[in-house]
Amino acid sequence: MKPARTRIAPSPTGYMHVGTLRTALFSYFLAHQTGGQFILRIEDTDRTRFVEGATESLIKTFKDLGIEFDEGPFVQSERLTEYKIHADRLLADSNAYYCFCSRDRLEEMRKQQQETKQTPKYDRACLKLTSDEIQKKLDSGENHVIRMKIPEGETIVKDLVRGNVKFNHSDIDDQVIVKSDGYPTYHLAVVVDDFLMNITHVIRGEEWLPSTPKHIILQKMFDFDIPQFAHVPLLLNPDKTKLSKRQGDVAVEDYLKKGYLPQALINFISTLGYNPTGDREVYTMQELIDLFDITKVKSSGAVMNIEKLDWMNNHYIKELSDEELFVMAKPFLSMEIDKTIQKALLIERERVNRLEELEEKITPYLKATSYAKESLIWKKADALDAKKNLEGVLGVIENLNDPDFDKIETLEGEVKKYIEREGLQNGNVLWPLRVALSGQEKSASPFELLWVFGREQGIERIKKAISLL
RNA sequence: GGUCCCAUCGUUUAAUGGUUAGGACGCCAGGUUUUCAUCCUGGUAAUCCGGGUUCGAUUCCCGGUGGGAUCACCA
Repeated sequence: MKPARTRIAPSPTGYMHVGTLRTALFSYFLAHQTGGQFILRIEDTDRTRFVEGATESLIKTFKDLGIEFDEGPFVQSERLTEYKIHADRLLADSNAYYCFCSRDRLEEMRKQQQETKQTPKYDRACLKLTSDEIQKKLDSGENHVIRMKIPEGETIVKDLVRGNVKFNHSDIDDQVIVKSDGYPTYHLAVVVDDFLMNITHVIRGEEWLPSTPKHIILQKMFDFDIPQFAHVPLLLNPDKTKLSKRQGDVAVEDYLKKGYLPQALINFISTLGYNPTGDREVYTMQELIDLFDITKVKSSGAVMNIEKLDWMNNHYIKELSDEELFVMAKPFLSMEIDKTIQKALLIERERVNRLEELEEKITPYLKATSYAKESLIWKKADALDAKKNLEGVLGVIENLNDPDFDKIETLEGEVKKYIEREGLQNGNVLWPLRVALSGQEKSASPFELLWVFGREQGIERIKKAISLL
């Protein structure tokens, strides 16, 4: 396969939409699979929506996700001359024309068209202007835009995920390509840039499908090569409407902030509406790249199933190496990660779906929290029994040496040996022991807790429980 | 309203002109376990509707219905 040059071209809104991540991922997979390049382009031609620092935060998020781009960022607002040259060429070839219509007139026209149930479309009033009239208006500095002149005919969009889609030019509006502030609209900028940057594959959200014929018409006017298009389906809310902030997080940064791991996010987001093999859920980045096939992307929208993301994130948290876990967990913890906390993390990783849950899980390990004495008592026993068993097991633990605390199995073995020797029930001993150590009704096993605390603190907590009884 | 896109369990996906329509998440039940989580086993649940083509349609075609996108000097 020929090397593909792909791009991700977000508008700088201050955060990365998960849909943006998905098209970025698909583009990245394709570029890497074919030995091509993945390019970042910032589409900031709408100055009214400019957000300070947005580009930097976008780049940081890509970095946090471990996604590198080969070129860029290219910034459209810094490339205005390119667009002007190309707009002038269109004008010279009569493929575009000046329009001096006021916004009021356009709005009024649109309103009328809607009332008569017509498709809102520019009526080409300014196309009737003579060149003298146009020059006069330009000389007097009248506000104007440039519109592309849609020729007659039809355009077939060859889409990698949807097949051929036909559009009749009579349904297409004479799109504004240069705004009155001199900035190009998306339609001109994207066509010019994709050409200048030798983009071979345009992968974007399906909301762009209706404007793709405009882009193809422009490419033909310029005699540019037409890239391959792939319009991927939208990500949806649980109620199947277009994913929106109102119904959950749409920003990748929000997911990162909650402690979803980059690899989980990448795996989950890229296999929404797409599955490389059909019989697996978990893929490494390398597998996603090697197996990628854009034509396998489904053409229907996909609902974000957060529960599945949670499951997948839990899977990846458990897969982290010890060191990776400590590093990843650090931003989510308010305390220093000392040896005890490290051990606690290794135990509690099993019980969290997101790293942000760690702090709460770890808290009981820090200091002996207060608890009701009743919670020490197993449902099948009484206070006396609990006290007796705690004293017994305390004896066992006091007889152990520090090295015995290195392995959970050793601790479990010793305690279980004691239970068997005394002819006791697991529950009678282990329940009080566990609560004595954790202070909680639900927690990790007493052996794990003993391992985390070590000899001294373990004994201390057990003694405290005994005194409570 | 015009144009366009889409339609398999609740969700996400797989498969095929002939299958008991498969997997995953969730949910339910059982097992392991002192508890929680994990883990293991089992279960629940789907081809939108109507025609056509065909020996046979979930699959191909047409229509309907439903959902979605778009119709800006936003991207």
